[in-house]
Amino acid sequence: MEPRKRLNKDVLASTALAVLDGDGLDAVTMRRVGQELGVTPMALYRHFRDKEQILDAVAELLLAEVHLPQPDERPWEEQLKDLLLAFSASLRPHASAAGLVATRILASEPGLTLAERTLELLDQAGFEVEQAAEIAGQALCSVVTLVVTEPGRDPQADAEAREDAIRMRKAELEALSRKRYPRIVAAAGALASCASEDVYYARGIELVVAGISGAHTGLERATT
Amino acid sequence: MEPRKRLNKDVLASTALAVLDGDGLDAVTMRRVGQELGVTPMALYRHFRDKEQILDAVAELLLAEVHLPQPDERPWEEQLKDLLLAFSASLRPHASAAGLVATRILASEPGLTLAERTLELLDQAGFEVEQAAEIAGQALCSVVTLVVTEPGRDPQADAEAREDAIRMRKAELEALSRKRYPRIVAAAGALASCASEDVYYARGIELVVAGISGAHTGLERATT
DNA sequence: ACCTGAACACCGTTCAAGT
DNA sequence: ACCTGAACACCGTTCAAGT
Repeated sequence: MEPRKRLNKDVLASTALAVLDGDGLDAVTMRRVGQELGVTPMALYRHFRDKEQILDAVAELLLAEVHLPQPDERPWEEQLKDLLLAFSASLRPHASAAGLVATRILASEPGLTLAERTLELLDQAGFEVEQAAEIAGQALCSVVTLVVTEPGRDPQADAEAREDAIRMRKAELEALSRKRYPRIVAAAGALASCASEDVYYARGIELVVAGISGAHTGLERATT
Repeated sequence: MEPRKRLNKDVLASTALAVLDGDGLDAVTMRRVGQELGVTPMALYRHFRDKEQILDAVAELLLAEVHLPQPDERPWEEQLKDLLLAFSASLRPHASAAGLVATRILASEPGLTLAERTLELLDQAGFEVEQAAEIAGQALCSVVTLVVTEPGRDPQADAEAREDAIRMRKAELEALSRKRYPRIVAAAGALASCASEDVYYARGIELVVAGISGAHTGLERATT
């Protein structure tokens, strides 16, 4: 509905991201994005070959928002934890868009920079390139997955509707057969939402780094 | 195009899965699924409230295909590794559909059974329910992510087209600035495809279980 | 009970045309 | 160079109707 902005890739991508945040992925249509800018849908084709390219640009936007921590002298585990935390911090406000990133990290400059920095830390740790590549991909994608599957997440709902949905979800799980699903019933609360989102991400990333640390220990055992 | 099958949920879901495997998620439309069964699109609405429910049923189908290993006396780490491997084995032939599962594990009987079994192993390991719930979710979703982001994966391409795409992808990464992305250039091969898919999944799952093992060690230190 | 046909309000994208 | 309008071949879904 904005009247006179000169169109360019960044404005279009930000507009698409705003629609995504507000109304979800299905709401992102050429017509809707054009409308938000007070422009015909066809105007978008001057800047993007097709809709896929707009989603690519949205993913790039998220990756560009990652505030990469400066390298320092702490152990690589600590630095990697901070890197993954910074990545999660950029994705968390855009849960509906986060999934776009998983398959697009190597497709833009900021994503490549993020991946390069991750590989650098794994290289410092002593991993050889092939294994470092696999681990870096898995670690970064794990962060995306944490955001996309955050329990109780409901990106389009306001706080009240979200709480209702969580309560209902929890009640459904508690109503399951205690015989067949004793542990799911017992864990219903934790499965329906997380007590603290910050703790959820901290523990999730801790787990990823601990896994890499474990592979690293195996590696030292193998080479010494 | 099949002429006379009595419609039911399973037939519809299998048909949708076949379309997904063959032509990807975008090809799964009410019209296409109906057409594959020689039936009007509207016939599907007798069995599913909307398209979302069909995708739910496809996810359930994949989860039902998981061949859960029998509990035995080996350490929980080994049993968990086998469980996650079995899960990945069911998802791998359906890469285009795998992503549907991530947010739907707790939404069907076979998914609940998979989650319950995972929680059982984590309980054996000594985790308390809340942490077990978080870890189980993350571990199962990590397997989905491994499938969805498998390097070089291109579900709609035949073997030849796939190799071409990988070669091209690798060349693109190698053409990047060696100054700015030295490690990405060095790892181009591993980033564009995996040398062995079996090794990729084995190592990926190893990493997940090693992380859980690490959290477990911390836990023992805390309680003893 | 189960399926159909016509219709509605949408999509992405092409193409020729405007300024 | 940048945007528009009309058109095409699709969508999901509703509703009244058929058997």
